[in-house]
Amino acid sequence: MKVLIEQKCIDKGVKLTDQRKIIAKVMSESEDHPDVDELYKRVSKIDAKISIATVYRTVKLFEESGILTKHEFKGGKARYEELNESHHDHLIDIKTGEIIEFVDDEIEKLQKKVAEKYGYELVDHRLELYGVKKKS
Amino acid sequence: MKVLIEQKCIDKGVKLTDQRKIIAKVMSESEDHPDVDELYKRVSKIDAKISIATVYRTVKLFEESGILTKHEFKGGKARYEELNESHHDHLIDIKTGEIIEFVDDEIEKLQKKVAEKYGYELVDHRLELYGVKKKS
DNA sequence: GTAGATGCAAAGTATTTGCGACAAG
DNA sequence: CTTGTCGCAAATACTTTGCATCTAC
Repeated sequence: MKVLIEQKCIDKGVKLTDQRKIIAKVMSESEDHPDVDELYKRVSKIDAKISIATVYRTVKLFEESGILTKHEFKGGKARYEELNESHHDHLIDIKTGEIIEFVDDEIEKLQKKVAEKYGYELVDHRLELYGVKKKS
Repeated sequence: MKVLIEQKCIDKGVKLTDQRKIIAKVMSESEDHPDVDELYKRVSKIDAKISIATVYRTVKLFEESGILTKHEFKGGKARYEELNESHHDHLIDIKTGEIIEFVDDEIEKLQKKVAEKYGYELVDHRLELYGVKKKS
C-alpha cells in the first residue's frame, strides 16, 4: 500500500498545516513530474488562497526532508517527484517531453566503480537520457 | 595540435568580431568550466568595454554552433566548456567543486541499450557523478 | 553598403525573503 | 502561549531583449 506524503510528514516530524496537507495530497496523487507552476495550479483548484511562495517553501522543505526529489532536466524548469524506495533514472522524449523512468543495475554499479577509480565515494548522481521515438 | 575556437568559427562560418575573438581566446585557454560571470571577468581583463550581454549572446551562439557545450550541474550556474572530439562525463567533488572528466565506454553502450529497450534513439545524455574524496 | 553585432538599460523568469498577521501543537 | 508558517510584495539571481549605433565582410 502506498504511503501518503501526509503520513511521511508525520513520521518525519514535519508540521502539517492546511496548505502543506493540500500540497502533499496533490503530489501524492500526481503520476507525473510537475514543476512549481503546475503544482501551484493544481493546489489552487483546491484552495485558491494558497500563495506560490508557500508552494516554493513547501517543495523545498519536503525536498530537504527527503519526501520529494527535484529534477532539473535540460532546458526546463525544476520539476518535483515523490521520493520513494525505488531509485530510478529518466529517459526524456525530446519531442513530446514524455518522461520514462528506468532502472539499470549494471549502470549503477559502473558509476560507483568509476567514482572509486578516482578515489571518490559516490554520494549522488544524475543520469538522464534524451531520445526520440524510433519508427517501428 | 589543438584547434583554436577562433579557427572553428571560421570553419563554421561564424562571423568574427573583436569581442568574439576575445571570448574565443579566453575559452580556448580555459582548462576549467567557467560560468558566464567568470568568463565575463576574464574577458574584461582583456577588454573592459565588452558587455555581459555580449558574453551571454556569444556563449549561446557558440553552443548552437557546436563550439561550446553548456553544463548545468546541481545547485550551480550554467558553466561552459569547449566541445571537442572526445566526449566525456563529469565527476564533481561536492566539497571542493573540483570537476574530473571521465569516459566509460561500457556505460555509454548501456545507455544506448536502455534507450533502445524503450524504443528510443539516444540523442543526448547527461551523466554526472557527485562524490566526496575518500581518505586513503 | 548592409545584414548582423554591440552596449546599455529595461524586461523577463524563476525563486527567495522580510515582515506583520495568523495558526499548529 | 509561543514558535513556526502564511500571504504579500519586494528583492534577488540569472538571462534575454529592444533599440540606436556601429562594424565585419
